[in-house]
Amino acid sequence: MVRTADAEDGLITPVCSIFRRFLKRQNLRFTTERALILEAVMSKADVFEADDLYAEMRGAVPESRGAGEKPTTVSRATIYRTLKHLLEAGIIREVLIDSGKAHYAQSFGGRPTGHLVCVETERIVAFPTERLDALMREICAEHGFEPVSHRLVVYGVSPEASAADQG
Amino acid sequence: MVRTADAEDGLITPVCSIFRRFLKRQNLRFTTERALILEAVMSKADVFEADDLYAEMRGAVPESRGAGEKPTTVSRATIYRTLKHLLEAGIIREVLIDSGKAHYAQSFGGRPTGHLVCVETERIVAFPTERLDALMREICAEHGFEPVSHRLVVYGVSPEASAADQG
DNA sequence: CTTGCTGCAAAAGTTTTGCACACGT
DNA sequence: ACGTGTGCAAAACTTTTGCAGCAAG
Repeated sequence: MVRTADAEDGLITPVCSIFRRFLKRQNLRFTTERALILEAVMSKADVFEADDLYAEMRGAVPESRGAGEKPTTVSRATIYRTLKHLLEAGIIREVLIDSGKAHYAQSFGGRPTGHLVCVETERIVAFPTERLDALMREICAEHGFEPVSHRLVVYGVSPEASAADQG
Repeated sequence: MVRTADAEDGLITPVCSIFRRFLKRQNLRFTTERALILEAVMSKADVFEADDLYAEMRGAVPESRGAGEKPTTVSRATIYRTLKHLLEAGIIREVLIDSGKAHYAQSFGGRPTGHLVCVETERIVAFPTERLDALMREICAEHGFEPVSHRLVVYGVSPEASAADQG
């Protein structure tokens, strides 16, 4: 949709500066590993988990690294540590798909998002949840709470799965 | 609270028969341990986790067990195994509060329920979500999904916490 | 240079599983 | 009796942490 940006990196460059600013503000450093993780995160269209990033980075040298000689192997520890920062920076958010494992997704400009999960294929589709705002406020008001945020996961059967069930 | 056995148990007895029927249907057995776990589950007003049940059953002999000589110590393994059956039987449901640990709540007659979580005190309030049904269907329709269920967690600041912040 | 960062490996926390024995039905 | 269930302890998994060396600013 949006063209321009700084270069053809599209999404990556702006988010990258956001992260850099965030890190600087906290006296943290923008390291090679953090850059790689951010890149891997931005390459994920949908929901991902820590181990997806780990797998993605094993061996595969991302093109944007130009003359990539860096080993491109980031330890799990660093991934977990960086995910925390990305959460704090508001670049990603946690999506509660199931307990036992953390799931994350890019937070598109902080727009509230829900996720539609196919119970058969496990395909996940994100959708905006602004239309729930009034209801959220209503629910909070009924209990005297002040709304902060919400997480919505809708389970259903995707069209592909329905089709497969038929044939 | 709880009186004797079959009669005035209020909540427990009906759920108990539901569970027994469920087990029988699957050729599974209604054991002392499963009865104890069900009792512990029904005693929880709100959201609980596996370890809550374990803690609750250590030593405390539930009154309803009459002449309780049974050790009333149920292993964690059995708790986890039984929770699976209770889920399948529809007696409890998983509540996605955070990843890394499973949270459960009684499912009141299968009525869809959301949870309001105070981000400061961690108090959790359940609320019915029927009023979201139309919206859920709408969202599913937009993506060609067939709705199955949903999970909603709303985060907010409880009245107590707000009050504490003031004073 | 100073301070924070990384990788490794060990630890921690939750949930699962193999096995020998015990118990509902 | 038969087939399940249970407890124990070990295993499996995800995530966290201590530490020695490394690197960003």
